[in-house]
Amino acid sequence: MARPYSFDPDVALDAAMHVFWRAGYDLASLSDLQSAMGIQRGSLYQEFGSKKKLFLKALALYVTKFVDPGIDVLTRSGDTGQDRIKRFFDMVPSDETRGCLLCNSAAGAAGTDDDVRHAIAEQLERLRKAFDSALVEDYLDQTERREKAEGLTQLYIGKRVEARALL
Amino acid sequence: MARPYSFDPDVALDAAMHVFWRAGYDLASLSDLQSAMGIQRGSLYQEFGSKKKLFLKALALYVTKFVDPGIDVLTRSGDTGQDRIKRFFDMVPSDETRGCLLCNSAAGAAGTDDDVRHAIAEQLERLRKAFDSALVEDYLDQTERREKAEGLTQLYIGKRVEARALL
DNA sequence: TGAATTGTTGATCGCTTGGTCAACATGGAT
DNA sequence: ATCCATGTTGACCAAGCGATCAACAATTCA
Repeated sequence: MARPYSFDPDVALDAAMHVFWRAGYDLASLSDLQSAMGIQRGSLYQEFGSKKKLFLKALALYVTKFVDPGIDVLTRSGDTGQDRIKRFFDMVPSDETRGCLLCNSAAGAAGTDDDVRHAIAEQLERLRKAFDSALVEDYLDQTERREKAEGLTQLYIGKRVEARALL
Repeated sequence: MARPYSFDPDVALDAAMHVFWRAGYDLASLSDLQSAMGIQRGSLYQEFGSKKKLFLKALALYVTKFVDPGIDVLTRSGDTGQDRIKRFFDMVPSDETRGCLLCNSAAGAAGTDDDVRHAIAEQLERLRKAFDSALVEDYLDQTERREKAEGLTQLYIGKRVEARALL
């Protein structure tokens, strides 16, 4: 019993995700967010609590939509590890000037806020493990495999960050 | 004829560089900057013009102090290209949680401002060419060499950005 | 239909931001 | 010693920020 929502929180969160993606956490103002989400400020705060909480939820949505598919490719069975790695990097868009929300946030406000930094570190660790699982055929030495997986994770980050400056 | 400076602009700029490095452009407030630089706001604006101009000068100082040495190593004659590349990556600090000011700025608000983005793109291009020059012995195919140099540049960026989130 | 509950609205809050300015301080030149 | 040019100071400004709140609207249940 009560008044029903007049907006879809999932749709609004998706809109917020794109604002954060384009502008970054700091430059994404509440005014930008509320106009993109199509809701008033009070509704935004009632539904999402604060700008930081909204960002963390937007980041989680980004992971679901854009990181998980890559991890799925890396961990998919049936192909060789090298094929999966190649397929992963083929998925990286070559013309996305916004880069990657996860990588952007690592370089940005992430360094300041512990909650955000931990969320990012957790996802980068997931990606590293996915690369690792695609290397089991090649490297018997666990340490060497881990280093190779770290390097591939770093290569991914670098590709997405560089795209923001060069394109 | 006139009153002499009471502060050393080079010292003040160095202090500003470290503030931008730690906090990023947006989170580095004028109050943070003026207290770190040890000068009042009016002096800061008389000497540097604006926050953005101050940032661009701080970025140029960062390049001089921390990017050029790496480029020197990559382009130094006498060693093999592989040795120079190895030496370059050995120079990357493993415990610098601030990452690299250049890379941070690429991922951050710098992506928004054209002046900043061009300055960053210019330096990343310098780095790529330095890698390229260290690969002349290995790859006769120019296209392949360029791609390898791009990959090494991206790997560098990724290492520095990742360090901000993980450490 | 009326009461209770919950979503929505937009004005408003205190605060910080980047930037400016007139008054003042400090030197060299005459 | 005086003048003048320039550096320094800190109060001040408008604008924008994230966040809050009381009034209002919409829906369900009794």
